[in-house]
Amino acid sequence: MSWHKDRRGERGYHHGNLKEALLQAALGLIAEKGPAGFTFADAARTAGVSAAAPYRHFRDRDDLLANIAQRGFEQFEQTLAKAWDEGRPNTISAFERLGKAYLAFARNEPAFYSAMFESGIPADSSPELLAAGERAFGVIRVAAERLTALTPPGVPRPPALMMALHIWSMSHGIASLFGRGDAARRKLPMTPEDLLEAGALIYLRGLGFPTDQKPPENDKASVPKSGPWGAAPK
Amino acid sequence: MSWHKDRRGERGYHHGNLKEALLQAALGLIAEKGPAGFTFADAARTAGVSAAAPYRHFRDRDDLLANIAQRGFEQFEQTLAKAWDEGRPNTISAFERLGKAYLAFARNEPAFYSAMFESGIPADSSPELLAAGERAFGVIRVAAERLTALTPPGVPRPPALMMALHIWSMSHGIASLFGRGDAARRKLPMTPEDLLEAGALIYLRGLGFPTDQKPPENDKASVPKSGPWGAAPK
DNA sequence: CAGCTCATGTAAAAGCCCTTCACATGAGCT
DNA sequence: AGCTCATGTGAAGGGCTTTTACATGAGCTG
Repeated sequence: MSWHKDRRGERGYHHGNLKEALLQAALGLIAEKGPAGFTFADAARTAGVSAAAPYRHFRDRDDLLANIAQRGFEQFEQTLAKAWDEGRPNTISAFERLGKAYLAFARNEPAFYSAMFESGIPADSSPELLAAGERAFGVIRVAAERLTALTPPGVPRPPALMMALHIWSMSHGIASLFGRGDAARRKLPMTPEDLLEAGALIYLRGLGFPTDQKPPENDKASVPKSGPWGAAPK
Repeated sequence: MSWHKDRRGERGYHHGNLKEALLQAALGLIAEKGPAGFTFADAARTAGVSAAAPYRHFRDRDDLLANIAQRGFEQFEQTLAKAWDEGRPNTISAFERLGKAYLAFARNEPAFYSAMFESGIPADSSPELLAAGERAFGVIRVAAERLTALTPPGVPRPPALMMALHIWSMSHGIASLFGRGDAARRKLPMTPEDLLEAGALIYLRGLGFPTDQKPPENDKASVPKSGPWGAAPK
């Protein structure tokens, strides 16, 4: 499309930045045809090198995929951390931003998201990948800990880790079942965001949070507003 | 001309039941190597026919996969319906059985589950597939409707459809993130069942269900008193 | 600048898979 | 017995993956 990285004009025998070019090419191809449809050879072709060249930078096709997944988790962590913003201005509203950011990432970066969760590569494929994934989850976990600290007394409350897992599971479930309109995802009579928000509200109420009257429609009670970057288009 | 096949003794030029044999072979291969790792040629080999033979029964590889997914949904529906058992002996306990059955299916039938949700085939790939998927979801939906009818007044309650989607999403999220130990799923300091049960409990409480002590109970499953998260992790 | 070295890229080849096509077989029906 | 058509076969075209031997030239050394 618009990104050509050959700042040096022509490319001779050596590419100069092939590893990066391959990652970008693969990202584009995955977005286009899914993580299963993408081929190593196609990435090489897109980058303008022979089919054997990628092997100088990646052990094999899965290694490339794992690299993309890792980068995805790193970007995911940043996105989530930015949305959480250390719980400002208050825990609840930051929490809802977090949820929206989760879905927004799945929608806006389908290539990363599918490489991360649907490519079939083991989560512990590499120590770096595993660590990146755990750092991303860490953001959710921190949010859960803040929520735990706020849960009213008198209601049995689960460990923060468990809450974090609940949040992750529901977000991931919604994202993977209904999140991406791109492929052939299931139709929904509501937006994924509304679905998640309603679910989160009920869950929080179950933890004893006074969520006031908040039907599944639309919420404005303690939610200031969605942040700058994150107002999902469409 | 002298190949060992089923009980009917020899298998001549014609297999006799190739379509079924291919489905079974594919199921085994998917369980073994994932939906991405399975190959059409391998299924043919396993069934003892040439690589071209499967094309007499399936348009292509994806068609076979879609057939398996469809059967998976049919079996899934039966499993869920059996667990739900029309809400006997009471809605809450039947509901928890439903959740456990969901996870059990994902664990016991990883080949079906991955064909259904992770094979990359569009949900509306065929009308039959779509219908089968919706019938399976229908079981969850019916359960949600029963729950809706029981929700105490005074608490805003979402439409049954939305509740059903919440339940499905969380179950699916847990199943796909942590559900199968077979491949390289993420480790969890608790069982997926406990995780789901705890999440469901909190969700139900958020809907106004009294989940602590309940006077009339015949089955302990209906209302866990100590709470599933009381049990030690690890 | 000459020369050396090694990372990086290439062509070719082996092996496997998908899919199609012309042809073979034989089960079921007349 | 004869016919017919669904079902299976072998071969072939086109891709993809990965390895191997070889080519190139960027960067260091002196």
